[in-house]
Amino acid sequence: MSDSTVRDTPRTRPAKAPLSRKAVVAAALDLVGEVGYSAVTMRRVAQALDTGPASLYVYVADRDELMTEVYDLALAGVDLPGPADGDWRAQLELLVSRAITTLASHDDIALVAISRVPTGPHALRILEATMALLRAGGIDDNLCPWAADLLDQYVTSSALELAARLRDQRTLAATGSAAEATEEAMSEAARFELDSVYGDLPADTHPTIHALRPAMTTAGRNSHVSTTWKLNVIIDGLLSHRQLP
Amino acid sequence: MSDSTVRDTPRTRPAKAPLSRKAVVAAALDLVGEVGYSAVTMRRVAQALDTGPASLYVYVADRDELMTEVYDLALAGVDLPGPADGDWRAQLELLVSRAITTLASHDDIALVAISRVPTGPHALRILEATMALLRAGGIDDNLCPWAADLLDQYVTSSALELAARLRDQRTLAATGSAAEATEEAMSEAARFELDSVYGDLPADTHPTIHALRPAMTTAGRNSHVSTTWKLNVIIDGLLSHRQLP
DNA sequence: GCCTCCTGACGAACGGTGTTCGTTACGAAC
DNA sequence: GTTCGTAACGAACACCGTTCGTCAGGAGGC
Repeated sequence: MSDSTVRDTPRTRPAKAPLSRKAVVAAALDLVGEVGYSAVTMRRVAQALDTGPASLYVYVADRDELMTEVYDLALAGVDLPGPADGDWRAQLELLVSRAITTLASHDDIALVAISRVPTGPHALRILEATMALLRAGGIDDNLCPWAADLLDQYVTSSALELAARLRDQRTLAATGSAAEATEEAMSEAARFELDSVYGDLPADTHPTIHALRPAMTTAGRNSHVSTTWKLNVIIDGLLSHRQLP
Repeated sequence: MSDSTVRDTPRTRPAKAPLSRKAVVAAALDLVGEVGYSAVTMRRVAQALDTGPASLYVYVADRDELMTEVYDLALAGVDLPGPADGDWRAQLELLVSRAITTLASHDDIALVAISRVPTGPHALRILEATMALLRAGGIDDNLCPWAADLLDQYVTSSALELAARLRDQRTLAATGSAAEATEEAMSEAARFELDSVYGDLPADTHPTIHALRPAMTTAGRNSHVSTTWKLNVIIDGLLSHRQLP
C-alpha cells in the first residue's frame, strides 16, 4: 500500500504463503468476523490472500462450498463438555449454549446450516456428543435423532438471533457518540422501538398483546435468562417424551 | 414479445394497471413462489409489472423493505383456528403447523423473520392469537412473550427446513426423467446421501451415531410425524414451565 | 385558454457481485 | 534440456441493488 518506491509486482512481494484450501477457508472465517457474513465476497477473500478472485476457484467450487467449510471451521471452536461439568443435563446445556455463542461470534455464519444438514467433521463431532448426552438422559434410541434435530434447530435459530443482536450493538456503538452501548442501553433502545409498536395496537383487536404489554418488553427479548429458559423448556419437553408413543 | 408489427412503445401498451405499493408487493410475492426467494430481483419484479427497476423505488425504499412486506403478505394466508378446532392445545398446534406450511409454500421468505422481529399487521394478528392460546393453556402472563418467541423460532426454522425440502423435491422432479419424485422417493434419495455420511464414520470416534444409524435414517428427518413430535415436545415443555421459577 | 409546477415514471449509469475463460509461468518429471 | 501438467491470474460476462437526471402528463392558478 505505502511502498511506492518499489514496484509491487508479484515478484517483489514478501513471502506469500502458498494458497491452499485451508488457507482460503481460514481467511474467509477471519473476514466473517471482521466485516460480516454477507460482506465476505470472493474478491475480499482473494484480497486478504493477496491474490485475485479467480485463484480461489482452484481450491473451492463456489462461494457456497467455501461458506460450508467456514461454518465447520467455526464449529471447531466449540469445546465438548466433560464429566467435570456435571450430569448429562448440565453438560447438554453447556454444549448448546457454547454452540450458540460460538456461532453467533461469527455473524450470520449459521445461515449455512439452515437449508443444509451440516455434515462437516466438527458438526458430526458435536452431533455425536449431543446424542450421547441425550441417550444418557434416557431418551429412546429411536427418538434421539429427532431430539438432536430439534436442538440443532434451536441452536441455529438462536445463533442467528444473537448474531443480529450483537451486530446491532456494534453498529450502535460505532455511531453512538458518547452514549453507552452496553447491553443495557441497547436493550433499552430495542425495547422502546418494540414497545411503541405494541403500544399503538388497539386494545379491541389485540387484547392479549395489550394486556401483556408490560411483560412483553420488561422481559427483554433475547436476554440471557430468556435463552436459558427456552432451552430448559425444550429439555423438559424432551424428558416428557422420552419414550416412543 | 411476438407483436413485431406494432412498436411496443409505452404508449401502445394495453392497460397497464397503475403501480402501487400493494401491486409491487403482490407481484413480488407471486414471483417468490415462481422463481424462489433469492431469484426475486428488483429487475424481475419490475419486469413482471411491465416497467423498469427504478420505478419500484417510488413505492419501496429498498429490497429489504419490499421483502419485509412480502413476508407479511404471505402470512395473510394463515387462517386462525377457532373453537370448532378443539381446545387451546389443538388450536395452537393447528396455528403453528399452518404458519409453517404457509411460509414454506413461499420458498425462503421466512429468512426475513430471522434477523428482524416481524411487526407487520398479519404477524401481529398471529402473535395475538398465539399468546391468547398460551394464556388459555395456563402459561404465566410474564412467560407468554418468551413462549411465543420460542414458538416463533420454531415456526421460522421449520418453515425454512421445509422450504428447502420442497425445493429439492421440485428440482429433482424437473431433472428426474421418469422416476417418481414423490415424497417417498425424495426422502429415499436424501436418506441415502445422509446414510453414506453416517456410515463412513468410524465406530470408535462416533459410537453413538454408529449405534443409532438405523434410527437416524429410517425415522426420516423432516417428515410430517417428526414435525408434529417436535411441536408436542415444545408444548409439553411449556406446560411444565407454566409458572415463573 | 394558457402557463407553471409537481410528481410518477424510467433510461442510463455506477459500483459491486459470482463465476468462467484463456493465457501465462513455474516446478517436477523424463 | 526439454516437455508438460497445473496453479495463478487478468480480463471479461452477466447479473445485481441503487441513484441520478430527465421526461411527460395532469393539477392548479391566472
